[in-house]
Amino acid sequence: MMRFRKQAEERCRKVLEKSGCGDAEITLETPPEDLGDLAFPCFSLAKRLRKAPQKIAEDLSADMEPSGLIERIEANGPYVNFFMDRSKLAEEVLRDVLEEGKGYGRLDKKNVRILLEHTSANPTGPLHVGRARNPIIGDTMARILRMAGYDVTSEFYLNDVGRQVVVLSYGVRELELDTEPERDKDDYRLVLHYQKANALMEEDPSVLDEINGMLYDLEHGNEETIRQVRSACERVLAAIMNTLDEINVKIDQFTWESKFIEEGQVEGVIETLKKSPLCKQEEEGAYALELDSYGIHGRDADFVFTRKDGTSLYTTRDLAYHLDKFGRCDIAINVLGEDQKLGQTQLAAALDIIGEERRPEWIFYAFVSLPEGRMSTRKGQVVYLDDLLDEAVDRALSEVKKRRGDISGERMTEIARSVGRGAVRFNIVRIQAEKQIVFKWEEALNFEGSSAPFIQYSHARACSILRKAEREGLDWKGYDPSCLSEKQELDLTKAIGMLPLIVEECAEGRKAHTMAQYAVELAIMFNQLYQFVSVLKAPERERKARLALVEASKICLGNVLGLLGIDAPEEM
RNA sequence: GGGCGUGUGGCCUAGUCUGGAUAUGGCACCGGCCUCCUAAGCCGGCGGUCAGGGGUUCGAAUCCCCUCGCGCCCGCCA
Repeated sequence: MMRFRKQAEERCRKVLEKSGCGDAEITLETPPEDLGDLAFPCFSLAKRLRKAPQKIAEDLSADMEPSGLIERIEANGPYVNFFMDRSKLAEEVLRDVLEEGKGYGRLDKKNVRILLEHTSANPTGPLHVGRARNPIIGDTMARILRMAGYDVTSEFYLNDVGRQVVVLSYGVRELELDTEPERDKDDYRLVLHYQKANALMEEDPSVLDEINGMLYDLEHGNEETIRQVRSACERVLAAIMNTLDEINVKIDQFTWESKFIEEGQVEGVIETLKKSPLCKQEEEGAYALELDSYGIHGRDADFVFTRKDGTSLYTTRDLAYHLDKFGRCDIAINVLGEDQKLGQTQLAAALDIIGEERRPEWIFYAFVSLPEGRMSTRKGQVVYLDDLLDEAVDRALSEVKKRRGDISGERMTEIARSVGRGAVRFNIVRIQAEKQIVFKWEEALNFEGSSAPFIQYSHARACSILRKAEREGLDWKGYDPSCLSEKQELDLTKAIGMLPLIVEECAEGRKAHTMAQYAVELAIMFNQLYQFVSVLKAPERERKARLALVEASKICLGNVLGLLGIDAPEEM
């Protein structure tokens, strides 16, 4: 597909040069069905050539010779339409896919290091569905970027410094639980300590004092406090990682926020910022930067970077973290909730003030809410990711039981886990990041149409055909791609051929949802083939070619599921 | 109040950056398809003032301006 596009561009370029428009921009688009595979619109040339676009299209197309992957070039109204040589395409696509296997879709190595920060949840309690958008988008992007040839490191930035974790640590040390945790897991257990400590802190000033004292100790290197806080955080983190593991989210590295205080980078940042002419000291003693000149206005313009006691604030430490990041990568990408936008704008301004030229990139996502409103642990208005996963796996298990009486209970459970967990991931990643999601159980547990099970099912069907073929001693060796001529065969081949282009598009646009979109398209194409074309019962030549196409479909579907972090079971 | 984002059939959603042919797909609903490779599937049908108004353009869901709805932010919290 990439080659086809390049060849079409070349044709246009050549002809345009002849007519004195060599510098014109060539944008090729996808025409409606049956009008071709790529189209060159001639509107923009109308003025320069002082001719009707229809006439231009005719003249240009008359001047182009089809060759390579281009079978036909036709003018249609104001467009020059390019038709692919479908059988040559089939030949190339099948050869590539069957040769490359799991590597199909992989782009050339770029030798560019990307540090992708995602998840970075506060280790104070269990992950809820709202927060789950971060690891899912982040992990999917990590997979896509790797496929696109980048060297990717995913990183979880852990807050073990702020007030929240001190409250957690205080609660764990001082308070006995009077209620049972919802699950026998440290994130559910410790969040109760955290909540109890929070409540106590509000009614008892001496507790608040003690917590403030711990916060001060923490920032000033008191080893015992640091140890206590870290240990509480680690327990919650381990439980969170347990949940993330359930949805195939892999984290390469953890960076603890306290590191930048201990090693002095935060102090360095503060000293540098204080020297800036934009720095001022507030009445109470805290330091701030006036960022009006950075396009930040009104109440947002003051970026306070120390407390009155001189201790650092979140964004100040984030600044030190970013300087550290830049030393370890070529591109830093942060996956963050949209509530972080202002802070990150201030961070970018502060980087400039420090004299750092580099900036991180951001993928911001909107929050997931419930039909009754914003998720809130306090109001009990939450859906925990663990509960959603359990529900999805249960639902999948009852579906498997309904249709598969022939396999062991163990195998059923295995399939149900893959299906249920995949459904959850897909349901969240399918939607554009900046769009808000209202979580609805019936949507999250939808196993039809645009869903993970739909895609997994296509993959399982392909596997099933290949399994039967093997059992009957049939294979695709010596297949002849030129006998693929049915519409379903050619459309599917084209869809498979798109994968490298989709990988590039998703990687460069930092868009994970486009991959989900593509997965659905691919599955639809395969299901149509399955419906209309018989493989095993076809005459030998057709059978071999179709088996090769089914094998390629299986590989492509499997690779796409892999990019989405969704299991690809061989049977369902 | 200010800033950022978002608004597409009853519901969810793609396309918006980079304007182009008949606006993508799903759910729900209606009607068909399992003696044949898994019906978590396939085929057909119904359903649209692309939030509203103005502008730019040969051409606007897409760009610009205004208005409205929704979300997020505007802590010496993280």
